Amino acid sequence: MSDGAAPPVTPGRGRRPSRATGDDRELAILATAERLLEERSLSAISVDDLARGAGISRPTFYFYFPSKDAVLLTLLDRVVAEADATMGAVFDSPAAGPREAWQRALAAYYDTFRTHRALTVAWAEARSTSGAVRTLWAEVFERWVQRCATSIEAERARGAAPAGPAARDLAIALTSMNERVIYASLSGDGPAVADEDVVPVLLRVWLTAVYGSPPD
Amino acid sequence: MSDGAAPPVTPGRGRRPSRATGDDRELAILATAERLLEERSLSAISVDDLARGAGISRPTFYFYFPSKDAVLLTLLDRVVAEADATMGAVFDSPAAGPREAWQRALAAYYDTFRTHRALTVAWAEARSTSGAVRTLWAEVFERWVQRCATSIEAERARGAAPAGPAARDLAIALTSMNERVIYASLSGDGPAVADEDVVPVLLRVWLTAVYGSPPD
DNA sequence: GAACGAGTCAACGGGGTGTCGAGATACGGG
DNA sequence: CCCGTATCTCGACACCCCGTTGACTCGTTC
Repeated sequence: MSDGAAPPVTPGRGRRPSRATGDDRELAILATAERLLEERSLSAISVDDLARGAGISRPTFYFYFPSKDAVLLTLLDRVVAEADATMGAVFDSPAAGPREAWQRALAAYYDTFRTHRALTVAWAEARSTSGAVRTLWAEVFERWVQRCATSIEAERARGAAPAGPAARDLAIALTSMNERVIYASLSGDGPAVADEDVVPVLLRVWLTAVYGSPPD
Repeated sequence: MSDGAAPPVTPGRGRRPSRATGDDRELAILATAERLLEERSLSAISVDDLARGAGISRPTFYFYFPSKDAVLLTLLDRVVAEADATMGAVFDSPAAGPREAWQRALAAYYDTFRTHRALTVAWAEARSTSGAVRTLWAEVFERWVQRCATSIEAERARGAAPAGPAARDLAIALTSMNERVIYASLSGDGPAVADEDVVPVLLRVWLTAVYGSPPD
């Protein structure tokens, strides 16, 4: 249990592996971050808070992570991996019809982020301060957009959906809506759609946008 | 030209009026903020930068504004006033048909924020750090949502639009999409819809969401 | 038991915020 | 003309946070 197996957590994101008791400390930092994020925003959490929460001093924190953002990034890697896995499973599994397919995809997307509420909110917040966080978000967004654009094009090709704006642009607009609506619902800031109405409303807009013809 | 007339700029937002040369300093600070925001993000601008840009020392800055956020808030008041005026004009003026009405509203909305690109981007950024900024945003969002929800309900009442999700929820979802798509387009972060395609794509989604029936 | 590497932290330097209190400056009235 | 008052200004301070350095403690290995 000391070494041997490949590191199970956070494969990428360039950080030196640490062995022996170091792993415990690292996990303690991550757990502290996740716990503190439940009660306050990322900007209200200092490196000192994370260090003390993990039972170490501030300089020692820097032995494990290069910055506060890196901790968030490591935490986000897990969520992203989970989201990608869920997304892949949903898109690849057969569905009774397009309506059900989109419905399942939306519900899975929402569920993933809802089960990591604090992290999702912190993600959105850190996007404006950390380039790495912004990049990670852009990657995830791009993957989702491409999947959706492909699906839209497929529906158009088989004559199920009418022509319209470039599939990619449509996918970007609709994915942006998802993101913002979900964030508002999770963060509680400002007007938001009620929790149980999020998926139905998003679904309705997606379906009409993809399959409906505009009036006139 | 010293005093006499009511203060033309920033009527609300609780700040003590100052007369004589003080007005100049205040305006210099605002101008500096607007200028610096064109080149870097708000968090990369220090109070010292604003003070030096306006030709005063840092403590003197605090004589005019209680914080950096307050400067942004004052700047935003102008944009909000402009947006509200434009929005009111668009909604009140008669249109050839619903399509044109929505098209004009969307275009006006987009134009307002595009002509204040730097400020809009800073607004979104500061939303996560300043409660006052967040509140201002929520107010603007809420006004827009209510206008749209009312219009959707009117269309449904006259039989032009089919029944569907609560008009307010639909308005929230679509307005969220507007906001996010516009922000992405203006900030240049991550995948975005090209400048000239923003309004057409948004319009298409709005029209199908409001007037189109879902498949199946 | 010496050498080494992992882990630890007090102390430092640098940058940011917001405040305080002492001075400058302008101006109207005695 | 001079004086009081309100406006304005800033040097210096206290505080918070970040990230680094260099010395120190351990456990392991040869």
